[in-house]
Amino acid sequence: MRTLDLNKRKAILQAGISVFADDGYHTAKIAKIAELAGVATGSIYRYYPNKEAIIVVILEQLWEQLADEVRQLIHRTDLQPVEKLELIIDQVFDIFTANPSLAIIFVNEHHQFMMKGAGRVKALYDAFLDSCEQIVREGVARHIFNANVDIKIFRHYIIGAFRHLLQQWTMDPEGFPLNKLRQNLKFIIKNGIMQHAAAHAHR
Amino acid sequence: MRTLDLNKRKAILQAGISVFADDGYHTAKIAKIAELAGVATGSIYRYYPNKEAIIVVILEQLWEQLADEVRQLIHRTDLQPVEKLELIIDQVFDIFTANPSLAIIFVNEHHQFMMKGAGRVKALYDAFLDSCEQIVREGVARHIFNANVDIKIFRHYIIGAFRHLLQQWTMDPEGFPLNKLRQNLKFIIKNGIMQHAAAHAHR
DNA sequence: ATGAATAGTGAATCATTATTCATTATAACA
DNA sequence: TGTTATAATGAATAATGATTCACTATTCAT
Repeated sequence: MRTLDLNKRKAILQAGISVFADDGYHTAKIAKIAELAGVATGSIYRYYPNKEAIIVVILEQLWEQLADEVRQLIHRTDLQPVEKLELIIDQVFDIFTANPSLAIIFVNEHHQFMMKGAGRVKALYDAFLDSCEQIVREGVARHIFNANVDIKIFRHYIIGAFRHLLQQWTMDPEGFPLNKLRQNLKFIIKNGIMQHAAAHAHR
Repeated sequence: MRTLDLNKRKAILQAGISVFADDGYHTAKIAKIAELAGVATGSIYRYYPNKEAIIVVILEQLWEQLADEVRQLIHRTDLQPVEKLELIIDQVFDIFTANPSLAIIFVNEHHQFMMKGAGRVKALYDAFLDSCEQIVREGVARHIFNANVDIKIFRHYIIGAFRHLLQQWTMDPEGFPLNKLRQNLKFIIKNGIMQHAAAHAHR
């Protein structure tokens, strides 16, 4: 009895990441993914039930990994909330720096599949955000973060800003070097949420 | 000699906004837009050369209007940069509050058509952003805004955060009431960019 | 070494929809 | 009021591309 080739499954996924990033989910062709993966068109369907399943697995893996990493940060007592926040930013930047195609897919396709409730995409994404939120909550409780900001709004604010900056980066990597983005993001976030004298002056 | 009916052209555009927002550009059907506009499928093509042209006009109108409004703000001397920034936020929120479908289209579709250089979408969008940037620049020059933040990055940061918050609102209008969003956005932006003592302490 | 059992194939199928076009209806003008 | 140019129509077309499936190749247990 033959068995399905795990490497081939991975090759298809990798090809999917590349093609979806280059062409966008809707215009991406299964035939192209198959070619890039070095398999026949029909073989794709041995490993994934359909086109959507491929991108869903891609997104699930992304958020699963990030959610895990952040979860490990939460309970560390050797780090301040600010440091934890910075580490999260670093981890996210690291993943996308290592795999720019993944960044493009996140920016362009993630939302629609989360919306339609495909697979565990939303659940894993929420787990990631919830963990981040918990860290912010800790900072507020300890009077390190400004309590005037609605946490639910703040978490989306950060993600949105991050997603858009990433989008700019994918469009113009020279003009928006990831490292500069990373530093600026940290700076803006901190000075937007840190407790400081002036914050009170401006209602 | 008969002439093309301007109202019909507008009805098609309005139907387009509604259908593109509900179904997304790719899955939106011309037949559905026609039905909603109260014309025959083929009639669409009397007014627009193809499907893409419809959404392009939608996006062009949006940015043209906003760019105009912001341009008028720039040179007003009776307003502080902070006030100008707040007015821009108000104007944008006003447009999207009045037309939620437009907000959804901006959030989900704008990027891809800007990317492919469709029509004047990118030019008008850039004009809008450039005007915003000019106001920020004024604030920095007058030492009201923090100079540590890269303006190019900041402008995308704001737009991204805004876009994402809007996305949350379209998904859950109760949980993210636009007015709360508006106030929080103003607060976070100001305390992230305003010149204040604590900002220097954090590198 | 043999033969199930399943992997792998890619051409053919099938469904989907944007667009066209032959035809009819109507508004504007003489 | 008749003529005509063009608007309006919607069924037919044409293109596209995901998915299927009849067939071949390969693996592995015996």
